[in-house]
Amino acid sequence: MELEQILAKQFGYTAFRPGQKEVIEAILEGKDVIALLPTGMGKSLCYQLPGYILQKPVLIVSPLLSLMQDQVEELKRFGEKRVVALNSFLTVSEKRYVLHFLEQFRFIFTSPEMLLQQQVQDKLSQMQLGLIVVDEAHCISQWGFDFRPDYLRIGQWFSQANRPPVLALSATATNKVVNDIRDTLSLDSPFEFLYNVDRSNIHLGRVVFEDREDKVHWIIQHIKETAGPGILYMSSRKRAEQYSEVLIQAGIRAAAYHAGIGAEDRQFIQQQFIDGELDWIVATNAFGMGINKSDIRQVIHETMPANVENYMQEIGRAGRDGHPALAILLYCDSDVELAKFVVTGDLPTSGHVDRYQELLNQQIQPSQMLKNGELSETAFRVLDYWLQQETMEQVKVRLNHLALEKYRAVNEMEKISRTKDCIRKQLVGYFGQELLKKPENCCENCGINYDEINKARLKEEKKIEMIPWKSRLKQLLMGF
DNA sequence: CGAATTACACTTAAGTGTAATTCGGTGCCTTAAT
Repeated sequence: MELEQILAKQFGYTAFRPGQKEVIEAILEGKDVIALLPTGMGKSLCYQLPGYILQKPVLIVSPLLSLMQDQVEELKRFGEKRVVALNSFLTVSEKRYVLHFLEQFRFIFTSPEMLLQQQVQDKLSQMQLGLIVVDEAHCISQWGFDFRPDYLRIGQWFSQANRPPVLALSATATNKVVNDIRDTLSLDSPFEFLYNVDRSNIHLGRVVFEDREDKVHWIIQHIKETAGPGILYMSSRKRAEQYSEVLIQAGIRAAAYHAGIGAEDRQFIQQQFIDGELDWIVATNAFGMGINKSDIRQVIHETMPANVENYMQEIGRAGRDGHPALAILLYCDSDVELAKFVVTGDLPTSGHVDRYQELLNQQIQPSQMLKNGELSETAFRVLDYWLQQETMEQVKVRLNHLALEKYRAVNEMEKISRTKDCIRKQLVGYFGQELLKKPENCCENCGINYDEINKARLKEEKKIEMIPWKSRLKQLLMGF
């Protein structure tokens, strides 16, 4: 059967989107593939469709439990029953059952941590997989080195002989990220598909402040006068809470979102935002991955993100529907030092390496450091990982290098934040691409007619307000 | 690391100067004790 026929029969689409066919063909030829496609451009089809051609299971490594759940549900909506999320949501007996019948599933979603468990490894070693997918593969680069070391360990598992082709999917396309993916997963001269990173319908605004506190008034004023839905990114949980409170006081339908909020509430807030019952999410960088909402009109950064990759991912959540959207970066000089601290604050230090060794010499479990509160759990896991790979001296150099690398990334973001040149050109350039055409209302430095954009967006907002029949129906039923 | 806030010491008692304290992101998984 032709690929197009399967596309129509299984998924009900009439044509491929850019990149999908090339990527799928390469997979079917048995090649490793790195596909960098913008979010919302049908990345998941790149492994879903091969799942119906390859006669063996497809294993998808995913960074978030919520993402796995979403994708399982999506496949079920397409009528697929042989799909499972192998993760900590399963009870012990469910997990035993799933593992026992693992080869029966067509799509198996799992986390790096779960994938590396001995029982899972044992089972997989007896199976023949058709394809391994690493979804949101930039997590290898973004999280592997200093946050979730199991993202690096999966590479060691991949390096074994007799593995099926690997498909790495991401929307973040710097050379460093691509190199980290290729090296860590030991990909064999992969086929690389890179999509244009520029998003011409997102206007890149910037406002410079002398003092961080001056931003408060600007934000309240701006959000009152312009249309959502929008995301306001903050640099800390506490400030996210404070700002959401202030916006609510000002009559805005807003909610805070960060990792300190329980999973259930987070799910609820996210759903309310998607359903249009909330206009603004005031969030840390915990918010966004896997969010499927096409009509986000604004993304505001109260503080500069810690690197350009994050900035790009975060603003990229706006305007997926192709209509005009606004990204505004609020910058002040003190943001730079704050970002530097935040991104290196939880890294282990050479002092911790010495202490680890000292405890070992005294025949004490190094994990004692956790109980004393000398080190966070994350930092300990990272330290433990590297000491398994390298000597003490190498680890010290490594940690030092990691911190410098993070500082460098902050400086790159600072450079783009402060540039007097075209912001879009700088941004696209950072991803190793050239800006072919400047859109109208390109960026702060090229000139943005805010009034025009806001008027257009407010008009659109009014149009939309006629539509939500669900809430109107609810009102009618409740008798108003 | 650094800024902002609070605590405290000092001395013709209410303000000044300095020291101490506090705060800062991202997620898997597990398991013991409620």
